[in-house]
Amino acid sequence: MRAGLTRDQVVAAAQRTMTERGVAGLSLRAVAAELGVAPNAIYSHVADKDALVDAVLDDVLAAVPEPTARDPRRALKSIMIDTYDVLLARAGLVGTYLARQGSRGPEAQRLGRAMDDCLLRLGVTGSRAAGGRRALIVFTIGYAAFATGWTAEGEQPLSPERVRRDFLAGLDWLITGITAGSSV
Amino acid sequence: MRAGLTRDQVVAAAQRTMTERGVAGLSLRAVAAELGVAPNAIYSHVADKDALVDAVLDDVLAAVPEPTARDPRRALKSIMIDTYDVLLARAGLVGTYLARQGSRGPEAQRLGRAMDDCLLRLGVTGSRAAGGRRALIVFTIGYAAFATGWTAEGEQPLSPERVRRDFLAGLDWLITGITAGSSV
DNA sequence: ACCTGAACACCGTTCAAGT
DNA sequence: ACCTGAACACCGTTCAAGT
Repeated sequence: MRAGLTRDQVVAAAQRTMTERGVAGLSLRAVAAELGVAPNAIYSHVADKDALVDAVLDDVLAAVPEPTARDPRRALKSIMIDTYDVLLARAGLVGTYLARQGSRGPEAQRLGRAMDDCLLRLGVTGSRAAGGRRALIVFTIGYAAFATGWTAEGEQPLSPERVRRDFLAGLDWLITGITAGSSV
Repeated sequence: MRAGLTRDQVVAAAQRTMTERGVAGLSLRAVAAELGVAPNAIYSHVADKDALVDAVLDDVLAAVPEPTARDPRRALKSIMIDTYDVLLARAGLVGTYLARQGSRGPEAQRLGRAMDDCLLRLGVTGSRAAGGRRALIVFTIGYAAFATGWTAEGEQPLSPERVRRDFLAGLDWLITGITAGSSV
Protein backbone atom coordinates (compact mmCIF):
# COMPACT_ATOMS: atom_id res chain seq x y z
CA MET A 1 0.00 0.00 0.00
CA ARG A 2 1.26 3.42 -0.93
CA ALA A 3 0.14 6.46 1.04
CA GLY A 4 1.71 8.95 -1.36
CA LEU A 5 3.55 10.65 1.44
CA THR A 6 5.95 13.52 0.72
CA ARG A 7 8.94 14.63 2.75
CA ASP A 8 7.36 18.08 2.85
CA GLN A 9 4.16 16.66 4.28
CA VAL A 10 6.13 14.88 6.99
CA VAL A 11 8.04 18.05 7.90
CA ALA A 12 4.86 20.12 7.87
CA ALA A 13 3.04 17.67 10.14
CA ALA A 14 6.02 17.59 12.49
CA GLN A 15 6.13 21.37 12.59
CA ARG A 16 2.44 21.48 13.50
CA THR A 17 2.74 19.08 16.42
CA MET A 18 5.99 20.72 17.54
CA THR A 19 4.51 24.20 17.51
CA GLU A 20 1.50 23.01 19.48
CA ARG A 21 3.05 20.67 21.97
CA GLY A 22 6.71 21.66 22.07
CA VAL A 23 9.72 19.49 21.33
CA ALA A 24 9.01 17.20 24.25
CA GLY A 25 5.57 16.59 22.74
CA LEU A 26 6.94 15.59 19.37
CA SER A 27 7.03 11.88 18.69
CA LEU A 28 7.43 10.12 15.38
CA ARG A 29 4.45 8.01 16.29
CA ALA A 30 2.28 11.09 16.83
CA VAL A 31 3.37 12.55 13.48
CA ALA A 32 2.67 9.23 11.79
CA ALA A 33 -0.75 9.04 13.41
CA GLU A 34 -1.62 12.54 12.21
CA LEU A 35 -0.67 11.47 8.70
CA GLY A 36 -2.65 8.24 9.01
CA VAL A 37 0.39 6.10 8.45
CA ALA A 38 2.44 3.45 10.25
CA PRO A 39 5.04 4.80 12.72
CA ASN A 40 8.02 3.59 10.74
CA ALA A 41 6.76 5.04 7.46
CA ILE A 42 8.51 8.26 8.51
CA TYR A 43 11.85 6.59 7.93
CA SER A 44 11.17 6.47 4.20
CA HIS A 45 11.50 10.27 4.11
CA VAL A 46 13.81 11.18 6.96
CA ALA A 47 16.92 9.56 8.43
CA ASP A 48 15.85 9.73 12.07
CA LYS A 49 14.16 11.93 14.64
CA ASP A 50 17.07 14.35 14.90
CA ALA A 51 17.02 14.94 11.15
CA LEU A 52 13.29 15.58 11.30
CA VAL A 53 13.68 18.17 14.04
CA ASP A 54 16.47 19.86 12.10
CA ALA A 55 14.30 19.94 8.99
CA VAL A 56 11.44 21.53 10.93
CA LEU A 57 13.68 24.23 12.42
CA ASP A 58 15.23 25.14 9.10
CA ASP A 59 11.84 25.17 7.41
CA VAL A 60 10.61 27.80 9.86
CA LEU A 61 13.40 30.16 8.76
CA ALA A 62 12.02 30.10 5.22
CA ALA A 63 9.50 32.67 6.48
CA VAL A 64 12.26 35.24 7.05
CA PRO A 65 12.21 37.48 3.97
CA GLU A 66 15.19 38.78 2.06
CA PRO A 67 16.04 42.33 3.20
CA THR A 68 14.82 45.11 0.93
CA ALA A 69 16.57 48.15 2.42
CA ARG A 70 19.46 49.51 0.38
CA ASP A 71 21.33 50.75 3.42
CA PRO A 72 23.34 47.74 4.71
CA ARG A 73 22.92 48.65 8.35
CA ARG A 74 19.16 48.81 7.97
CA ALA A 75 19.17 45.60 5.94
CA LEU A 76 21.15 43.80 8.64
CA LYS A 77 18.78 45.02 11.31
CA SER A 78 15.77 43.91 9.32
CA ILE A 79 17.15 40.37 8.96
CA MET A 80 17.61 40.09 12.70
CA ILE A 81 14.26 41.68 13.52
CA ASP A 82 12.37 39.51 11.04
CA THR A 83 14.08 36.43 12.45
CA TYR A 84 13.09 37.54 15.95
CA ASP A 85 9.47 37.95 14.87
CA VAL A 86 9.35 34.63 13.02
CA LEU A 87 10.73 32.82 16.05
CA LEU A 88 8.24 34.52 18.36
CA ALA A 89 5.42 33.32 16.12
CA ARG A 90 6.62 29.78 16.81
CA ALA A 91 7.26 30.28 20.50
CA GLY A 92 7.32 26.58 21.27
CA LEU A 93 10.34 26.09 19.04
CA VAL A 94 12.66 28.81 20.33
CA GLY A 95 14.12 26.68 23.08
CA THR A 96 15.01 24.02 20.57
CA TYR A 97 16.83 26.49 18.36
CA LEU A 98 18.90 27.45 21.34
CA ALA A 99 19.61 23.90 22.37
CA ARG A 100 20.65 23.01 18.83
CA GLN A 101 22.48 26.30 18.47
CA GLY A 102 20.44 27.48 15.55
CA SER A 103 20.01 25.71 12.28
CA ARG A 104 22.54 24.84 9.62
CA GLY A 105 20.13 23.93 6.86
CA PRO A 106 19.77 25.69 3.52
CA GLU A 107 17.52 28.43 4.87
CA ALA A 108 19.95 29.22 7.67
CA GLN A 109 22.77 29.40 5.15
CA ARG A 110 20.74 31.75 3.00
CA LEU A 111 20.30 34.14 5.92
CA GLY A 112 23.96 33.80 6.86
CA ARG A 113 24.98 34.87 3.36
CA ALA A 114 22.63 37.85 3.52
CA MET A 115 24.17 38.89 6.83
CA ASP A 116 27.69 38.55 5.48
CA ASP A 117 26.74 40.69 2.51
CA CYS A 118 25.51 43.47 4.78
CA LEU A 119 28.61 43.27 6.96
CA LEU A 120 30.85 43.38 3.91
CA ARG A 121 29.17 46.54 2.69
CA LEU A 122 29.68 47.96 6.18
CA GLY A 123 33.39 47.33 5.82
CA VAL A 124 33.47 44.35 8.18
CA THR A 125 35.31 41.33 6.84
CA GLY A 126 37.23 38.22 7.85
CA SER A 127 37.16 36.94 11.39
CA ARG A 128 35.50 40.10 12.64
CA ALA A 129 32.56 39.45 10.31
CA ALA A 130 32.35 35.83 11.51
CA GLY A 131 32.46 36.91 15.14
CA GLY A 132 29.92 39.65 14.55
CA ARG A 133 27.53 37.31 12.79
CA ARG A 134 27.84 34.87 15.66
CA ALA A 135 27.12 37.56 18.22
CA LEU A 136 24.07 38.77 16.29
CA ILE A 137 22.56 35.29 15.93
CA VAL A 138 23.19 34.39 19.56
CA PHE A 139 21.68 37.64 20.71
CA THR A 140 18.62 37.43 18.44
CA ILE A 141 17.66 33.85 19.21
CA GLY A 142 18.46 34.35 22.88
CA TYR A 143 16.28 37.40 23.10
CA ALA A 144 13.44 35.62 21.35
CA ALA A 145 13.70 32.99 24.08
CA PHE A 146 13.43 35.70 26.72
CA ALA A 147 10.42 37.16 25.00
CA THR A 148 8.61 33.83 25.17
CA GLY A 149 8.03 34.00 28.86
CA TRP A 150 11.36 34.02 30.57
CA THR A 151 10.82 36.12 33.65
CA ALA A 152 12.85 35.77 36.82
CA GLU A 153 11.33 34.99 40.18
CA GLY A 154 9.51 37.93 41.73
CA GLU A 155 9.87 40.01 38.61
CA GLN A 156 6.80 41.37 36.93
CA PRO A 157 6.46 40.14 33.34
CA LEU A 158 7.27 42.74 30.73
CA SER A 159 5.01 43.52 27.81
CA PRO A 160 6.02 42.07 24.43
CA GLU A 161 6.41 45.61 23.13
CA ARG A 162 8.76 46.48 25.96
CA VAL A 163 10.91 43.37 25.42
CA ARG A 164 11.00 44.09 21.71
CA ARG A 165 12.22 47.62 22.36
CA ASP A 166 14.94 46.23 24.64
CA PHE A 167 15.89 43.81 21.91
CA LEU A 168 16.14 46.63 19.34
CA ALA A 169 18.30 48.66 21.71
CA GLY A 170 20.68 45.74 22.33
CA LEU A 171 20.81 45.07 18.62
CA ASP A 172 21.95 48.63 18.00
CA TRP A 173 24.64 48.35 20.65
CA LEU A 174 25.95 45.20 19.05
CA ILE A 175 25.93 46.48 15.47
CA THR A 176 27.60 49.68 16.56
CA GLY A 177 30.30 47.68 18.32
CA ILE A 178 30.83 45.31 15.42
CA THR A 179 31.17 48.09 12.86
CA ALA A 180 33.19 50.43 15.10
CA GLY A 181 36.50 51.32 13.52
CA SER A 182 35.66 49.77 10.16
CA SER A 183 36.53 51.69 7.03
CA VAL A 184 32.99 52.55 5.84
CA MET B 1 15.83 -2.04 52.50
CA ARG B 2 17.26 1.42 52.88
CA ALA B 3 20.05 2.56 50.57
CA GLY B 4 20.76 5.73 52.52
CA LEU B 5 20.39 7.82 49.41
CA THR B 6 20.63 11.61 49.56
CA ARG B 7 19.11 14.16 47.25
CA ASP B 8 22.61 15.56 46.78
CA GLN B 9 23.88 12.15 45.74
CA VAL B 10 21.11 11.83 43.18
CA VAL B 11 21.80 15.29 41.74
CA ALA B 12 25.55 14.61 41.65
CA ALA B 13 25.09 11.29 39.87
CA ALA B 14 22.72 12.94 37.38
CA GLN B 15 25.22 15.73 36.76
CA ARG B 16 27.94 13.17 36.04
CA THR B 17 25.93 11.23 33.47
CA MET B 18 24.61 14.47 31.96
CA THR B 19 28.06 15.97 31.58
CA GLU B 20 29.36 12.78 29.98
CA ARG B 21 26.48 11.82 27.74
CA GLY B 22 24.51 15.01 27.28
CA VAL B 23 20.88 15.61 28.15
CA ALA B 24 19.67 13.07 25.64
CA GLY B 25 21.81 10.48 27.39
CA LEU B 26 20.31 11.19 30.79
CA SER B 27 17.74 8.69 31.98
CA LEU B 28 16.44 8.15 35.46
CA ARG B 29 17.14 4.48 34.99
CA ALA B 30 20.80 5.15 34.20
CA VAL B 31 21.17 7.39 37.25
CA ALA B 32 19.51 4.76 39.41
CA ALA B 33 21.80 2.07 38.02
CA GLU B 34 24.86 4.16 38.79
CA LEU B 35 23.63 4.52 42.36
CA GLY B 36 22.87 0.84 42.60
CA VAL B 37 19.23 1.43 43.26
CA ALA B 38 15.82 0.65 41.73
CA PRO B 39 14.70 3.07 38.96
CA ASN B 40 11.81 4.48 40.91
CA ALA B 41 13.91 5.13 44.03
CA ILE B 42 14.75 8.49 42.45
CA TYR B 43 11.21 9.64 43.08
CA SER B 44 11.84 9.60 46.80
CA HIS B 45 14.18 12.58 46.37
CA VAL B 46 12.96 14.41 43.30
CA ALA B 47 9.52 15.15 41.89
CA ASP B 48 10.21 14.06 38.32
CA LYS B 49 12.81 14.12 35.58
CA ASP B 50 12.33 17.83 34.83
CA ALA B 51 12.96 18.72 38.47
CA LEU B 52 16.12 16.61 38.43
CA VAL B 53 17.45 18.37 35.33
CA ASP B 54 16.68 21.76 36.87
CA ALA B 55 18.49 20.77 40.05
CA VAL B 56 21.54 19.69 38.06
CA LEU B 57 21.67 22.94 36.10
CA ASP B 58 21.35 25.10 39.18
CA ASP B 59 23.93 23.05 41.03
CA VAL B 60 26.49 23.75 38.30
CA LEU B 61 26.13 27.50 38.91
CA ALA B 62 27.29 27.01 42.50
CA ALA B 63 30.81 26.95 41.02
CA VAL B 64 30.51 30.60 39.94
CA PRO B 65 32.26 32.60 42.68
CA GLU B 66 31.09 35.85 44.21
CA PRO B 67 32.83 38.81 42.54
CA THR B 68 35.76 40.26 44.47
CA ALA B 69 36.47 43.43 42.46
CA ARG B 70 35.41 46.68 44.12
CA ASP B 71 34.71 48.43 40.84
CA PRO B 72 31.12 47.45 39.90
CA ARG B 73 31.87 47.33 36.18
CA ARG B 74 34.73 44.92 36.74
CA ALA B 75 32.65 42.90 39.20
CA LEU B 76 29.82 42.60 36.67
CA LYS B 77 32.24 41.48 34.00
CA SER B 78 33.78 38.88 36.29
CA ILE B 79 30.38 37.37 37.06
CA MET B 80 29.65 36.94 33.36
CA ILE B 81 33.14 35.67 32.53
CA ASP B 82 33.15 33.18 35.40
CA THR B 83 29.73 31.96 34.34
CA TYR B 84 31.00 31.57 30.79
CA ASP B 85 33.98 29.53 31.99
CA VAL B 86 31.91 27.34 34.30
CA LEU B 87 29.50 26.57 31.47
CA LEU B 88 32.35 25.75 29.10
CA ALA B 89 33.72 23.28 31.63
CA ARG B 90 30.37 21.50 31.39
CA ALA B 91 30.04 21.76 27.63
CA GLY B 92 27.42 19.04 27.37
CA LEU B 93 25.01 21.08 29.47
CA VAL B 94 25.12 24.42 27.69
CA GLY B 95 22.44 23.52 25.17
CA THR B 96 20.11 22.57 27.97
CA TYR B 97 20.60 25.89 29.74
CA LEU B 98 19.59 27.60 26.54
CA ALA B 99 16.58 25.38 25.97
CA ARG B 100 15.43 25.93 29.55
CA GLN B 101 16.36 29.59 29.35
CA GLY B 102 18.82 29.44 32.18
CA SER B 103 18.07 28.35 35.67
CA ARG B 104 15.81 29.83 38.30
CA GLY B 105 17.08 27.90 41.28
CA PRO B 106 18.71 29.39 44.37
CA GLU B 107 22.16 29.61 42.77
CA ALA B 108 20.78 31.46 39.75
CA GLN B 109 18.98 33.87 42.05
CA ARG B 110 22.20 34.46 43.97
CA LEU B 111 23.98 35.46 40.77
CA GLY B 112 21.03 37.58 39.68
CA ARG B 113 21.21 39.53 42.93
CA ALA B 114 24.96 40.06 42.51
CA MET B 115 24.36 41.39 38.97
CA ASP B 116 21.63 43.72 40.18
CA ASP B 117 23.94 45.02 42.87
CA CYS B 118 26.62 45.86 40.28
CA LEU B 119 24.10 47.51 37.99
CA LEU B 120 22.71 49.55 40.88
CA ARG B 121 26.17 50.85 41.71
CA LEU B 122 26.58 51.73 38.04
CA GLY B 123 23.45 53.86 38.28
CA VAL B 124 21.23 51.45 36.37
CA THR B 125 17.89 50.74 38.03
CA GLY B 126 14.33 49.65 37.35
CA SER B 127 13.31 48.19 34.03
CA ARG B 128 16.61 49.16 32.44
CA ALA B 129 18.43 47.03 35.00
CA ALA B 130 16.06 44.12 34.34
CA GLY B 131 16.50 44.44 30.59
CA GLY B 132 20.25 44.76 30.93
CA ARG B 133 20.51 41.72 33.13
CA ARG B 134 18.45 39.75 30.64
CA ALA B 135 20.67 40.82 27.75
CA LEU B 136 23.83 39.90 29.65
CA ILE B 137 22.58 36.43 30.59
CA VAL B 138 21.32 35.70 27.09
CA PHE B 139 24.55 36.85 25.58
CA THR B 140 26.77 34.93 28.01
CA ILE B 141 24.98 31.59 27.81
CA GLY B 142 24.54 31.98 24.08
CA TYR B 143 28.20 32.65 23.53
CA ALA B 144 29.14 29.69 25.69
CA ALA B 145 27.02 27.59 23.36
CA PHE B 146 28.89 28.99 20.38
CA ALA B 147 32.19 28.22 22.02
CA THR B 148 31.23 24.58 22.44
CA GLY B 149 31.55 23.79 18.79
CA TRP B 150 29.05 25.84 16.88
CA THR B 151 30.73 26.56 13.58
CA ALA B 152 28.88 27.31 10.38
CA GLU B 153 29.24 25.24 7.24
CA GLY B 154 32.49 25.87 5.39
CA GLU B 155 33.83 28.03 8.19
CA GLN B 156 37.08 27.12 9.86
CA PRO B 157 36.68 26.51 13.57
CA LEU B 158 38.01 29.29 15.74
CA SER B 159 40.33 28.71 18.65
CA PRO B 160 38.79 28.83 22.14
CA GLU B 161 41.01 31.81 22.93
CA ARG B 162 39.72 33.64 19.87
CA VAL B 163 36.07 32.95 20.73
CA ARG B 164 36.69 34.05 24.29
CA ARG B 165 38.17 37.32 23.08
CA ASP B 166 35.13 37.88 20.86
CA PHE B 167 32.93 37.16 23.86
CA LEU B 168 34.79 39.71 25.96
CA ALA B 169 34.47 42.31 23.22
CA GLY B 170 30.73 41.75 22.88
CA LEU B 171 30.36 41.88 26.65
CA ASP B 172 32.01 45.31 26.70
CA TRP B 173 29.70 46.57 23.97
CA LEU B 174 26.68 45.43 25.93
CA ILE B 175 27.79 46.83 29.28
CA THR B 176 28.69 50.12 27.66
CA GLY B 177 25.26 50.28 26.04
CA ILE B 178 23.42 49.34 29.20
CA THR B 179 25.20 51.93 31.32
CA ALA B 180 25.21 54.69 28.67
CA GLY B 181 23.47 57.82 29.93
CA SER B 182 23.20 56.59 33.51
CA SER B 183 24.07 59.00 36.30
CA VAL B 184 27.30 57.37 37.55
C1' DA C 1 10.28 8.13 55.27
C1' DC C 2 12.59 5.45 51.98
C1' DC C 3 12.99 1.74 48.89
C1' DT C 4 11.58 -2.50 45.91
C1' DG C 5 8.93 -5.39 42.36
C1' DA C 6 5.89 -5.32 39.05
C1' DA C 7 3.38 -3.20 35.81
C1' DC C 8 1.43 0.51 32.43
C1' DA C 9 1.66 3.21 28.56
C1' DC C 10 4.58 4.92 25.97
C1' DC C 11 9.07 5.70 23.01
C1' DG C 12 12.79 5.35 18.57
C1' DT C 13 14.41 2.11 15.54
C1' DT C 14 15.14 -2.23 12.83
C1' DC C 15 13.96 -5.96 9.91
C1' DA C 16 11.61 -8.83 6.90
C1' DA C 17 8.02 -8.78 3.90
C1' DG C 18 4.75 -6.95 0.68
C1' DT C 19 3.50 -3.89 -3.66
C1' DA D 1 10.85 3.21 -3.81
C1' DC D 2 7.51 3.31 -0.36
C1' DC D 3 4.88 1.32 3.17
C1' DT D 4 3.18 -2.28 6.78
C1' DG D 5 3.36 -5.67 10.82
C1' DA D 6 5.81 -7.24 14.27
C1' DA D 7 9.26 -6.99 17.30
C1' DC D 8 13.40 -5.18 20.25
C1' DA D 9 15.29 -2.55 23.69
C1' DC D 10 14.44 1.02 25.84
C1' DC D 11 11.84 5.04 28.42
C1' DG D 12 9.12 7.93 32.65
C1' DT D 13 5.92 7.11 36.02
C1' DT D 14 2.57 4.84 39.26
C1' DC D 15 1.04 1.74 42.72
C1' DA D 16 0.96 -1.50 46.22
C1' DA D 17 3.80 -3.51 49.37
C1' DG D 18 7.61 -3.97 52.52
C1' DT D 19 10.80 -1.99 56.44
